[in-house]
Amino acid sequence: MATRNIKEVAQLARVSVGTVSNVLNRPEIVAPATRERVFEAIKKLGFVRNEVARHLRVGRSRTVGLVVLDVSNPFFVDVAQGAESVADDHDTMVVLCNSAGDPGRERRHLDQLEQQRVMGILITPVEMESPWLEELAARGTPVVLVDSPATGLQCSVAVDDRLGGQIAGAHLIERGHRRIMFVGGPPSIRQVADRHAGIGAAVAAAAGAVELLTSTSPTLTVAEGRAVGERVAALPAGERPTAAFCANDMMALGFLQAMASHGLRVPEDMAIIGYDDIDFAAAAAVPLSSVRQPRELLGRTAIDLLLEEVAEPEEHRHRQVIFQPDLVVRKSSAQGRNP
Amino acid sequence: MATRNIKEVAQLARVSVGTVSNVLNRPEIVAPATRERVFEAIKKLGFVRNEVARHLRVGRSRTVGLVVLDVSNPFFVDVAQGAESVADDHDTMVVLCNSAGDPGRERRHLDQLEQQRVMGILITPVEMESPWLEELAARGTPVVLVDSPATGLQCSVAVDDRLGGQIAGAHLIERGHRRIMFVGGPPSIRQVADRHAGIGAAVAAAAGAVELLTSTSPTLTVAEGRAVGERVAALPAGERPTAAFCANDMMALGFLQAMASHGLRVPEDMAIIGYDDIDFAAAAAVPLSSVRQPRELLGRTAIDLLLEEVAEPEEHRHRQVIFQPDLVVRKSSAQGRNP
DNA sequence: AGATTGAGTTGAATCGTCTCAACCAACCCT
DNA sequence: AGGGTTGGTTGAGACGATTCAACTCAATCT
Repeated sequence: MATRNIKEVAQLARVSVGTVSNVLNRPEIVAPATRERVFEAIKKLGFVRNEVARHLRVGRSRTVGLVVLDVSNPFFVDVAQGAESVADDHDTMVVLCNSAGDPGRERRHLDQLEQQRVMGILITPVEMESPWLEELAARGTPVVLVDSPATGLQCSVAVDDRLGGQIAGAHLIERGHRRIMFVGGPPSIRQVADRHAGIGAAVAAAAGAVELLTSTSPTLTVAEGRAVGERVAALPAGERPTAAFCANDMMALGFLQAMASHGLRVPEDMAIIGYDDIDFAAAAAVPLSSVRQPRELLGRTAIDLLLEEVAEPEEHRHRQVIFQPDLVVRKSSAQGRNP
Repeated sequence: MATRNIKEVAQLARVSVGTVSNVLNRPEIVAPATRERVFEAIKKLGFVRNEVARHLRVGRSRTVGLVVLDVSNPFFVDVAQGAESVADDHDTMVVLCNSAGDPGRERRHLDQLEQQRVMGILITPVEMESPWLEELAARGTPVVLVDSPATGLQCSVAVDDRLGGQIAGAHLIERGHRRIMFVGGPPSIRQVADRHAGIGAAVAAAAGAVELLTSTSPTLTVAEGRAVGERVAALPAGERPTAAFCANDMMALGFLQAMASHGLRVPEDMAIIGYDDIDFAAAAAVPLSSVRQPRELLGRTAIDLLLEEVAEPEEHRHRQVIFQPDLVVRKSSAQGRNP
């Protein structure tokens, strides 16, 4: 490895290391002729500044970590892209880490990021209560919770999932459905619990006229949605719900697939609503109704908060930003139960 | 920021910094009692080792960069997951960067990664010829090309895209299609060019009996696929192709959507084959036939090659690994044109 | 002439960790 | 008793860039 350092550059350009450093960081204060000589030396040697050493000295990195629950869910990819677009403008790098819903993996990623002394961390935590995260913040790494509730100890951005559930439920009830299923994931995941509570509230508002079934799965994947769908499709028509509200679009897509493979029509035999409104929702077998979240905005806002905290640690006050979801109605729930 | 360093730990534990370092790196050589004292001090102070300083001294990072063409394409996410699973076993971190098909962004990411002195870089380059990449490698950062052709100067892993195109073409021809459209992207992208050449070869083998139309788009997105689909659907039935082979699944999904919204039946009026076989392909409006690539394997192999090069830079010989794609037939191409 | 100013440049100290030769104490062997 | 061995521990350099007080040398002012 032929990595050149600042000293070699200095030698070749016949200046001191201090001057080379100045050329790199404050070119305007060094005499044009000298500056030129240094640039030439840099070019001739193929010198690339060692960001590691720089960072050690300066004490502040230009990298932020983004730890998401599931990279294979396009929702999180969009959040990441939002964050990255802002980071780009502050020549900051976003490193994307995947906890895959596993607290162990999440913990390892956080360890790594803290050891790297990143500028800050954006995270969609696996678990609601996380003393580990608080210690991390206390030790001096700013943390912003993404799509997660406020703890008061950190900044956070989130979307009102309870409201999202409520909207979806109200929509289905209004369409005449009286037997609705919530196709959920582990209730330990806050998003799932809130969306469930939301539709529960909508059902309660119907004063007993509507029945709410609930299924819980270990993961929120397409495969899991399909599995639940298979079971539901196998039920006799009388016991089967007439509508399903899925905890996210991936599950909804799987669920939809199962309906199709059992010859059940959507929305006539089964209405379906998903959550997140990922790009694939509109491209599904039957275009999927879905509760839309402002995905990129979520990411952009999160990193804005982080950058603000880093820039002014003293006067920074932790804030909670909450966005509103809205329902996108497509064919999968277009038709009423009783027209 | 109350970041503790090794010296403070040493003081509290009443040992030298060397001993603390030993506890951290080779615990077995320090006396159990001392070790205990050091661990206690670490815990009490909330000490977290500064990986930046460590790296500066040791000169070798445990991070590899993975620069992909498009994070919003699940294909690349799967490649990344493959790479990460191997990296995990070597406690190495993968940082995922998105060039989004833009040479400028790609270049900036590469600069950043080199400055960070990453252990190596896995990349799906935007452009086929890239002197920049070669200089990078020459300066000492190992590079493995992913899903990209061999240059001889680096290791590479790829899938035979030409063969993939050929298989898809042969399948459609065998099903009786005589007017086929290649729904492609910019021909400057190697994958696109190869897949096009592949289906071209299949058509040529039919000795003039089959006509091949070609559309090119600036990007390979769902939206672009839909746009092309709209145009195609608007054609009079006589001029319209009876089958489409799309450069990737995202385009195929968009194309499929356009067919549906114009009341054209798939596969009766239009057969469709996609490429990559992402998970969403099977969940599409009409389950999508697709040329499958070993996505995770691609990522795993790439990082294996990189780790090998890093472990034994001397005896390492650059290698090109090529995998074979295969066709997954689903409903979107299930029916023959002339049964 | 001597003092003052300002633009450029220098080099030593610093960041936090690792490495390695040197050292120490205790034990064993003859 | 003296020499060798073993198991632990120490502390002084690196690593590569940044910073800043000190310095040089002309040009300008009094």
